[in-house]
Amino acid sequence: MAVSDPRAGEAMCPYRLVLEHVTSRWGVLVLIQLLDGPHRFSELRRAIGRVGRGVSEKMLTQTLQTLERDGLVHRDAKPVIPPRVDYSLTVLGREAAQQVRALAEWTRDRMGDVEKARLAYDEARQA
Amino acid sequence: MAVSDPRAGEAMCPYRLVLEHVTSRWGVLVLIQLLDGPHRFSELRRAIGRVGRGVSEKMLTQTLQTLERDGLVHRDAKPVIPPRVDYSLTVLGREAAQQVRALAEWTRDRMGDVEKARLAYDEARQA
DNA sequence: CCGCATCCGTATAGATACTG
DNA sequence: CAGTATCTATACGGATGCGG
Repeated sequence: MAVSDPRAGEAMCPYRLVLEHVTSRWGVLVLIQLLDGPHRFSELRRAIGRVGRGVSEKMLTQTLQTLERDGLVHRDAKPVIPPRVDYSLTVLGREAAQQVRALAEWTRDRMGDVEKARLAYDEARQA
Repeated sequence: MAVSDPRAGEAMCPYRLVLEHVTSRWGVLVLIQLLDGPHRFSELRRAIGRVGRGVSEKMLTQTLQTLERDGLVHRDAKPVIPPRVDYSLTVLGREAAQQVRALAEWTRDRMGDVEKARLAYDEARQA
Protein backbone atom coordinates (compact mmCIF):
# COMPACT_ATOMS: atom_id res chain seq x y z
CA MET A 1 0.00 0.00 0.00
CA ALA A 2 2.88 2.35 0.73
CA VAL A 3 1.48 5.83 0.20
CA SER A 4 -2.05 4.98 -0.86
CA ASP A 5 -5.05 5.24 1.44
CA PRO A 6 -4.02 6.97 4.65
CA ARG A 7 -5.85 4.49 6.81
CA ALA A 8 -4.97 1.14 5.24
CA GLY A 9 -2.07 -1.12 6.04
CA GLU A 10 -2.04 -3.08 9.26
CA ALA A 11 -0.31 -6.44 9.66
CA MET A 12 3.24 -5.10 9.83
CA CYS A 13 5.65 -3.73 12.36
CA PRO A 14 4.22 -0.20 12.57
CA TYR A 15 7.40 1.78 12.44
CA ARG A 16 8.37 0.21 9.16
CA LEU A 17 5.16 1.58 7.75
CA VAL A 18 5.98 5.13 8.79
CA LEU A 19 9.47 4.69 7.44
CA GLU A 20 7.96 3.71 4.12
CA HIS A 21 5.78 6.78 4.10
CA VAL A 22 8.74 9.02 4.78
CA THR A 23 11.02 7.31 2.28
CA SER A 24 8.36 6.84 -0.36
CA ARG A 25 9.06 8.16 -3.78
CA TRP A 26 6.97 11.31 -3.43
CA GLY A 27 7.10 11.56 0.35
CA VAL A 28 10.82 12.24 0.14
CA LEU A 29 10.37 15.04 -2.35
CA VAL A 30 7.41 16.60 -0.58
CA LEU A 31 9.22 16.70 2.74
CA ILE A 32 12.33 18.23 1.21
CA GLN A 33 10.31 20.82 -0.65
CA LEU A 34 8.35 21.81 2.45
CA LEU A 35 11.59 22.58 4.26
CA ASP A 36 11.55 25.71 2.10
CA GLY A 37 8.39 26.82 3.87
CA PRO A 38 4.64 26.34 3.31
CA HIS A 39 3.42 25.52 -0.17
CA ARG A 40 0.10 25.33 -1.89
CA PHE A 41 -0.93 22.11 -3.61
CA SER A 42 -0.04 23.34 -7.08
CA GLU A 43 3.16 24.93 -5.93
CA LEU A 44 4.29 21.60 -4.59
CA ARG A 45 3.32 19.90 -7.78
CA ARG A 46 5.25 22.36 -9.88
CA ALA A 47 8.26 22.43 -7.58
CA ILE A 48 8.57 18.66 -7.61
CA GLY A 49 7.97 18.54 -11.32
CA ARG A 50 11.04 20.66 -11.86
CA VAL A 51 13.31 17.78 -10.87
CA GLY A 52 12.85 15.04 -13.44
CA ARG A 53 9.34 13.76 -14.04
CA GLY A 54 6.65 15.23 -11.83
CA VAL A 55 3.97 13.87 -9.51
CA SER A 56 0.47 13.17 -10.67
CA GLU A 57 -2.29 14.95 -8.78
CA LYS A 58 -3.50 11.71 -7.36
CA MET A 59 -0.15 10.65 -5.95
CA LEU A 60 0.48 14.05 -4.48
CA THR A 61 -2.90 13.95 -2.78
CA GLN A 62 -2.29 10.49 -1.41
CA THR A 63 1.19 11.35 -0.24
CA LEU A 64 0.03 14.50 1.51
CA GLN A 65 -2.86 12.72 3.18
CA THR A 66 -0.63 9.97 4.44
CA LEU A 67 1.95 12.39 5.79
CA GLU A 68 -0.76 14.48 7.35
CA ARG A 69 -2.25 11.49 9.09
CA ASP A 70 1.18 10.55 10.42
CA GLY A 71 1.46 14.03 11.88
CA LEU A 72 4.34 15.12 9.67
CA VAL A 73 2.50 17.60 7.49
CA HIS A 74 -0.04 20.23 8.44
CA ARG A 75 -2.92 21.00 6.09
CA ASP A 76 -4.52 24.43 6.19
CA ALA A 77 -7.61 24.68 3.97
CA LYS A 78 -9.00 28.19 3.60
CA PRO A 79 -12.73 28.23 2.84
CA VAL A 80 -12.47 30.58 -0.12
CA ILE A 81 -13.24 30.41 -3.80
CA PRO A 82 -11.20 29.36 -5.59
CA PRO A 83 -10.06 26.97 -2.85
CA ARG A 84 -6.67 27.57 -1.28
CA VAL A 85 -4.88 24.88 0.72
CA ASP A 86 -1.49 25.39 2.28
CA TYR A 87 0.75 22.58 3.40
CA SER A 88 3.56 22.93 5.89
CA LEU A 89 5.75 20.77 8.08
CA THR A 90 4.91 20.05 11.68
CA VAL A 91 7.71 19.95 14.22
CA LEU A 92 7.79 16.20 13.78
CA GLY A 93 7.82 16.55 10.03
CA ARG A 94 10.69 18.98 10.10
CA GLU A 95 12.83 16.47 11.97
CA ALA A 96 12.12 13.83 9.39
CA ALA A 97 12.56 16.19 6.48
CA GLN A 98 15.99 17.27 7.63
CA GLN A 99 17.21 13.72 7.73
CA VAL A 100 15.73 12.98 4.35
CA ARG A 101 17.29 16.07 2.86
CA ALA A 102 20.67 15.08 4.26
CA LEU A 103 20.33 11.73 2.53
CA ALA A 104 19.32 13.38 -0.73
CA GLU A 105 22.28 15.72 -0.59
CA TRP A 106 24.60 12.85 0.14
CA THR A 107 23.24 11.09 -2.91
CA ARG A 108 23.86 14.09 -5.12
CA ASP A 109 27.39 14.48 -3.81
CA ARG A 110 28.20 10.83 -4.41
CA MET A 111 26.65 10.50 -7.83
CA GLY A 112 30.09 10.47 -9.41
CA ASP A 113 31.10 7.37 -7.49
CA VAL A 114 27.80 5.70 -8.28
CA GLU A 115 28.15 6.34 -12.01
CA LYS A 116 31.65 4.96 -11.93
CA ALA A 117 30.47 1.83 -10.11
CA ARG A 118 27.73 1.35 -12.66
CA LEU A 119 30.13 1.54 -15.56
CA ALA A 120 32.32 -1.09 -13.96
CA TYR A 121 29.31 -3.29 -13.24
CA ASP A 122 27.89 -3.05 -16.74
CA GLU A 123 31.24 -3.55 -18.39
CA ALA A 124 32.01 -6.59 -16.25
CA ARG A 125 28.94 -8.44 -17.52
CA GLN A 126 29.17 -7.25 -21.10
CA ALA A 127 28.03 -10.34 -23.00
CA MET B 1 10.69 0.72 -11.88
CA ALA B 2 12.10 1.35 -8.43
CA VAL B 3 14.22 -1.65 -7.59
CA SER B 4 13.53 -3.85 -10.58
CA ASP B 5 16.02 -4.42 -13.36
CA PRO B 6 19.37 -2.96 -12.34
CA ARG B 7 19.91 -1.41 -15.71
CA ALA B 8 16.53 0.12 -16.54
CA GLY B 9 15.27 3.59 -15.77
CA GLU B 10 16.58 6.54 -17.76
CA ALA B 11 14.57 9.69 -18.37
CA MET B 12 14.95 11.16 -14.90
CA CYS B 13 17.35 13.26 -12.88
CA PRO B 14 19.88 10.52 -12.06
CA TYR B 15 20.41 11.23 -8.40
CA ARG B 16 16.72 10.80 -7.71
CA LEU B 17 17.02 7.32 -9.06
CA VAL B 18 19.80 6.40 -6.66
CA LEU B 19 17.83 7.94 -3.85
CA GLU B 20 14.95 5.70 -4.77
CA HIS B 21 17.16 2.66 -4.71
CA VAL B 22 18.48 3.57 -1.28
CA THR B 23 15.07 4.43 0.14
CA SER B 24 13.25 1.60 -1.58
CA ARG B 25 11.20 -0.72 0.57
CA TRP B 26 13.78 -3.48 0.73
CA GLY B 27 16.85 -1.37 0.02
CA VAL B 28 16.40 0.36 3.37
CA LEU B 29 16.22 -2.90 5.26
CA VAL B 30 19.10 -4.51 3.41
CA LEU B 31 21.38 -1.57 4.04
CA ILE B 32 20.51 -1.46 7.72
CA GLN B 33 21.01 -5.16 8.12
CA LEU B 34 24.38 -5.10 6.38
CA LEU B 35 25.65 -2.56 8.88
CA ASP B 36 25.86 -5.55 11.19
CA GLY B 37 28.49 -7.07 8.93
CA PRO B 38 28.50 -9.37 5.88
CA HIS B 39 25.53 -11.65 5.36
CA ARG B 40 24.73 -14.54 3.10
CA PHE B 41 21.70 -14.31 0.89
CA SER B 42 19.56 -16.50 3.12
CA GLU B 43 20.74 -14.81 6.26
CA LEU B 44 19.57 -11.50 4.90
CA ARG B 45 16.27 -12.99 3.96
CA ARG B 46 15.74 -14.42 7.40
CA ALA B 47 16.98 -11.32 9.20
CA ILE B 48 14.65 -9.06 7.27
CA GLY B 49 11.80 -11.49 7.63
CA ARG B 50 12.03 -11.18 11.36
CA VAL B 51 10.65 -7.64 11.27
CA GLY B 52 7.10 -7.81 9.96
CA ARG B 53 6.53 -9.51 6.63
CA GLY B 54 9.67 -10.71 4.87
CA VAL B 55 11.19 -10.24 1.45
CA SER B 56 10.59 -12.64 -1.36
CA GLU B 57 13.69 -14.19 -2.90
CA LYS B 58 12.98 -12.37 -6.07
CA MET B 59 12.80 -8.93 -4.51
CA LEU B 60 15.89 -9.55 -2.43
CA THR B 61 17.79 -10.55 -5.54
CA GLN B 62 16.62 -7.46 -7.42
CA THR B 63 17.39 -5.16 -4.54
CA LEU B 64 20.86 -6.58 -4.06
CA GLN B 65 21.63 -6.35 -7.76
CA THR B 66 20.54 -2.76 -7.93
CA LEU B 67 22.54 -1.80 -4.87
CA GLU B 68 25.53 -3.69 -6.18
CA ARG B 69 25.36 -1.90 -9.48
CA ASP B 70 25.18 1.44 -7.70
CA GLY B 71 28.36 0.51 -5.86
CA LEU B 72 26.76 0.36 -2.42
CA VAL B 73 26.91 -3.38 -1.88
CA HIS B 74 29.69 -5.84 -2.59
CA ARG B 75 28.87 -9.34 -3.79
CA ASP B 76 31.28 -12.16 -3.09
CA ALA B 77 30.27 -15.42 -4.76
CA LYS B 78 32.36 -18.40 -3.66
CA PRO B 79 32.59 -21.15 -6.28
CA VAL B 80 31.64 -23.95 -3.90
CA ILE B 81 28.87 -26.48 -3.63
CA PRO B 82 26.41 -25.72 -2.27
CA PRO B 83 26.90 -22.13 -3.51
CA ARG B 84 27.73 -19.48 -0.98
CA VAL B 85 27.32 -15.77 -1.70
CA ASP B 86 28.25 -13.13 0.81
CA TYR B 87 27.03 -9.57 0.67
CA SER B 88 28.66 -6.63 2.42
CA LEU B 89 28.63 -2.85 2.32
CA THR B 90 31.16 -0.90 0.33
CA VAL B 91 32.56 2.29 1.80
CA LEU B 92 29.97 4.18 -0.17
CA GLY B 93 27.23 1.85 0.99
CA ARG B 94 28.22 2.25 4.60
CA GLU B 95 27.78 5.99 4.36
CA ALA B 96 24.31 5.58 2.93
CA ALA B 97 23.37 2.86 5.37
CA GLN B 98 24.29 4.95 8.37
CA GLN B 99 22.01 7.74 7.27
CA VAL B 100 19.21 5.31 6.57
CA ARG B 101 19.62 3.66 9.93
CA ALA B 102 19.50 7.04 11.64
CA LEU B 103 16.22 7.73 9.92
CA ALA B 104 14.85 4.34 10.89
CA GLU B 105 15.81 4.87 14.50
CA TRP B 106 14.24 8.30 14.49
CA THR B 107 11.06 6.72 13.21
CA ARG B 108 11.02 4.15 15.97
CA ASP B 109 11.61 6.80 18.60
CA ARG B 110 8.82 9.00 17.31
CA MET B 111 6.23 6.28 16.78
CA GLY B 112 4.36 7.47 19.85
CA ASP B 113 3.79 10.90 18.37
CA VAL B 114 2.79 9.41 15.05
CA GLU B 115 0.22 7.12 16.64
CA LYS B 116 -1.21 10.04 18.53
CA ALA B 117 -1.46 12.12 15.38
CA ARG B 118 -3.22 9.29 13.62
CA LEU B 119 -5.81 8.96 16.33
CA ALA B 120 -6.55 12.66 16.12
CA TYR B 121 -6.73 12.50 12.34
CA ASP B 122 -9.06 9.51 12.26
CA GLU B 123 -11.28 10.85 14.98
CA ALA B 124 -11.58 14.24 13.28
CA ARG B 125 -13.08 12.67 10.17
CA GLN B 126 -15.22 10.14 11.95
CA ALA B 127 -18.35 10.16 9.77
C1' DC C 1 20.65 -27.86 -1.42
C1' DC C 2 21.51 -22.52 -2.51
C1' DG C 3 21.38 -18.61 -5.24
C1' DC C 4 19.01 -16.76 -8.93
C1' DA C 5 16.09 -16.44 -13.49
C1' DT C 6 11.45 -16.65 -15.27
C1' DC C 7 6.46 -16.77 -15.80
C1' DC C 8 2.14 -15.51 -14.06
C1' DG C 9 -1.58 -13.49 -10.94
C1' DT C 10 -2.72 -9.80 -8.14
C1' DA C 11 -2.35 -5.57 -5.50
C1' DT C 12 -0.93 -1.08 -5.85
C1' DA C 13 1.38 2.81 -8.08
C1' DG C 14 0.56 6.13 -11.32
C1' DA C 15 -1.65 8.93 -15.39
C1' DT C 16 -5.78 11.07 -17.24
C1' DA C 17 -10.42 12.91 -17.17
C1' DC C 18 -13.78 14.77 -14.43
C1' DT C 19 -16.24 17.50 -10.41
C1' DG C 20 -17.21 21.37 -7.13
C1' DC D 1 -7.49 25.29 -7.89
C1' DA D 2 -7.89 21.33 -4.98
C1' DG D 3 -9.42 16.86 -4.99
C1' DT D 4 -11.89 12.44 -6.87
C1' DA D 5 -13.18 8.72 -10.16
C1' DT D 6 -11.65 5.66 -13.48
C1' DC D 7 -8.47 3.23 -16.11
C1' DT D 8 -3.77 1.36 -17.18
C1' DA D 9 0.99 0.11 -16.03
C1' DT D 10 4.01 -2.10 -13.00
C1' DA D 11 5.92 -3.68 -8.59
C1' DC D 12 5.72 -7.45 -5.91
C1' DG D 13 4.96 -12.14 -4.20
C1' DG D 14 4.46 -17.21 -5.31
C1' DA D 15 5.63 -21.15 -7.80
C1' DT D 16 8.79 -23.32 -10.83
C1' DG D 17 13.08 -24.45 -13.07
C1' DC D 18 18.01 -24.89 -13.27
C1' DG D 19 22.95 -24.76 -12.86
C1' DG D 20 26.47 -25.27 -9.64
